[in-house]
Amino acid sequence: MDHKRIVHELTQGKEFAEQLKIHLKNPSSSHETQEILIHNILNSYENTLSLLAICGLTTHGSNDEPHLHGEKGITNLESQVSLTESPHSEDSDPVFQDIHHKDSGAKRKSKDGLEKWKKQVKVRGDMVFEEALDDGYSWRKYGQKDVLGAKHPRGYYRCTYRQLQGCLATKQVQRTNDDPNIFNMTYHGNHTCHPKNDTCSSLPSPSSLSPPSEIQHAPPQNQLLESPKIIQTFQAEYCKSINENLENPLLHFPSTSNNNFVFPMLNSTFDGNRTPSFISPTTSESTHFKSIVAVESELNDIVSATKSTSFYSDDVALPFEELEFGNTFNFDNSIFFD
DNA sequence: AGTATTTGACCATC
DNA sequence: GATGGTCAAATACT
Repeated sequence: MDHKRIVHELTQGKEFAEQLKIHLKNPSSSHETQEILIHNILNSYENTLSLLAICGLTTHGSNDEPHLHGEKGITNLESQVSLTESPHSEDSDPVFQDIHHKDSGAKRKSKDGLEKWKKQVKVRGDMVFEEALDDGYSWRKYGQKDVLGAKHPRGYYRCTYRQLQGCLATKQVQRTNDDPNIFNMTYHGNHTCHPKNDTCSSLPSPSSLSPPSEIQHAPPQNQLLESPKIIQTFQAEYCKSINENLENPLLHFPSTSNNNFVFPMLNSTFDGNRTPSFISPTTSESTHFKSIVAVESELNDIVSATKSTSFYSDDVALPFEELEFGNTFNFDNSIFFD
């Protein structure tokens, strides 16, 4: 029984409720802000119930696996990443199921046998650009190409450990035409790599933020169930931070010194046109810029069932909502470092 | 010097 | 032939 976590979840839920109360009184408050707060409140409930389920106090959830929603817990970035995962990859991931009300179709694979899915990422604010597109894995860019109908070139990335470990995971990053802060990420194949100096070897395999469901280590379907996704996610981030010897782990992973990770948030409504001037469409996707990150949302019906050679349509019109957050985002990561 | 990125060329598919 | 994806040499970065 982990009272600490439960109290933490309830406390966060209360804080979100209080924020929602304030927003409801504010006529200028956006609908999206209110929705995300509601979403976070519900997540707090869900997480609490999941924790209680672990203790056998409830039978929360449709399966026995506790699934922390962790949206707030991970950072808003990860939260929205979750929201952007494509539905078909959610089958084995209960976290995404109730978020998307996803279809219950079987996993789809491309003709080469590798799974493929998309998500949409929005970058904004005051955070390192990489953070927005960071999915917990180490990628190496191997190509860039102008794509027909796209204003911006498409970047091609493969797993850094492709040669060393034969990991075949790749991803494509495509800046959208409408909003240069929005990126369409297309993942192809799951990670099978085990990063060097994996200091988390004692932990369950680091799962990814990117492959939303069956993450990287085979057999994916089984391993996914080994630990709550949020914990897996943090393990992946934690390992990555250590492995990369990040100079400023605060940017990448919550500090362990005070167990509080303060995630700065925009004070004002995001201006979609506020693209940092030093971002060039032709520069590498790994170019840094100061921004806050929010990864947004929904990937619905990105599967093109009519194409036999590809499960996804490249021209996916996704509903996208602007999101706002509070001025600060406090994350207590102590639950992950007990 | 080792590693990562850039970019033109090449190849496969439609 | 057009297009998308990958290769690999050149270049940049640390």
